[in-house]
Amino acid sequence: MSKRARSAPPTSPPHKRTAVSRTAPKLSEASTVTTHESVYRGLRERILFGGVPPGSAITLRGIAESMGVSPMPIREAVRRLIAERALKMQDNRRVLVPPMTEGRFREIVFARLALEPELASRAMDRIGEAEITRIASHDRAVDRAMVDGDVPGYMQSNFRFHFAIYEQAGAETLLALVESIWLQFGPFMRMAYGRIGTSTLEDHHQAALSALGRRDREGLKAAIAADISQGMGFIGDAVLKHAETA
Amino acid sequence: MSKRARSAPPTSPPHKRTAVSRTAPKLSEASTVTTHESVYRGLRERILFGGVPPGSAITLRGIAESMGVSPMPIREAVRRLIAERALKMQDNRRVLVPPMTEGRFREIVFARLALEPELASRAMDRIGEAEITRIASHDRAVDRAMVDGDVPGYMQSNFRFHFAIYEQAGAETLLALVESIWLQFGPFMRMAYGRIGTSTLEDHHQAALSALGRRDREGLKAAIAADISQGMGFIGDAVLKHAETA
DNA sequence: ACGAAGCCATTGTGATCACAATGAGCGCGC
DNA sequence: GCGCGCTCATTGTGATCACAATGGCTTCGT
Repeated sequence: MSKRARSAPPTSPPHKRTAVSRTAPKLSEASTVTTHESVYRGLRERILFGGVPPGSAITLRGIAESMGVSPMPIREAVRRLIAERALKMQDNRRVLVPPMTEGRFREIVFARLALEPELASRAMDRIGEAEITRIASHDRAVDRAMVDGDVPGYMQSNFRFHFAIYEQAGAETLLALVESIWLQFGPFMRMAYGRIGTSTLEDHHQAALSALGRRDREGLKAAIAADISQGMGFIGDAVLKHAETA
Repeated sequence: MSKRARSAPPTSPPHKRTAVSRTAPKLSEASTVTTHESVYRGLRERILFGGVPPGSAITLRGIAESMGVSPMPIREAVRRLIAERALKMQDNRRVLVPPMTEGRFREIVFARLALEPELASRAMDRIGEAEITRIASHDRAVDRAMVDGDVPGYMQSNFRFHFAIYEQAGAETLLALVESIWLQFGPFMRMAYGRIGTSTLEDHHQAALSALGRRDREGLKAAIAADISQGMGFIGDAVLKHAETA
């Protein structure tokens, strides 16, 4: 008997064990899909690919209801995204996608330039031809989305292109830092492309791929750096110069 | 009237509202001490200053009991530390301080060298004489702990010295990246000093302070970089070369 | 005596409830 | 008619319970 006299809940099963969580026994091999992890991944992609505009607020119960789970796993997923600076909790206890400022944007550009060329350089030492081919296909997807004006598709393919390279570096710690950075400018990036469109975009992906193919380390690092500088310069000009950040 | 017939819990107050949390109305100015935040800060300091050795495991209920709260706020604090890579959850669902590997250590050194000199450089543009004096006092505390062989005290003062500088940069995003990095090598650093002691240590704090005072940007960046290279080299040699990482 | 199988304590996960605080909506008073 | 105050819905926070899974320990069988 527990310390609390419980009055035997007459109707309604108290716990439902939640549809999706413990059902799959062992489908493929590594399915550790705790509910909060799948929630995390869903929110993360929405943020990363521009699904949520900067400044927009989210509520635990709101997401919980829209996903059909209790607020509990949402809490943990949101807490994690806050720790990764993808979300921000203000003093009101309101959770929102943090608005961008010019200073923060410059910090992000610096960090990208400091870390991503190194990641690419390390990837070059371990990458195989098969991977390069796969990365080239990501680049073609980028081009396709660009001419179609498909902004979410462009952002997704662009992310895949970069991280397909970076993941080859086998540098989990640096990769985590860079992922956190991308999470922070994702919503802002979407905002810029939403205003300007993708038609005027150009990138340095081809130069990076070709340098990767001929194992030209300095060329690769320069191409990545140029891609960052040019892309981020474009985004910064598009948004920061013309209007407020919210 | 809520939607659920509530049976008026007869005895024993079901919730205690936890001692410390909502009591302080507005002591100083910014007291947003949710329980999980104070738990987070406590754990964070323990990790940062070498209170927990690499590889040691922690349990939610264990910490909860030792802190006199329910496992709930612990869960959020731990989740946050996991997101910051200070803790790691392995597939067993066991939470532990991640062990160091040589590769990860090299990533950390690279990231520190890439980010911290920049932070110091930015700090130089905004720092005042009063702050420099305060930072110099941190350095004296470092020296004191060093001759006393007080390893936790050394680590704490060393942290304070570096971050007192970095905080002046007004670069929250970069600062957060660097904090995450320090959280990752804190336990490992402690391990090295525990083996070797602090008596043979030397740092480049004086050079950094003097460069800061005469606004010598390149000298400051070089001093910070030298401090990192030398200190981390020492730590790496002390541990990685002589024994396994656990 | 050694091995394996089963039992049980412990751990993280999720749901539900209770509560304080923020904030918006409404009504009353001047 | 306009402004101020109150009320209540909504939000995040914390506690407690229920549950599945991992792991260690005991115990039975050979």
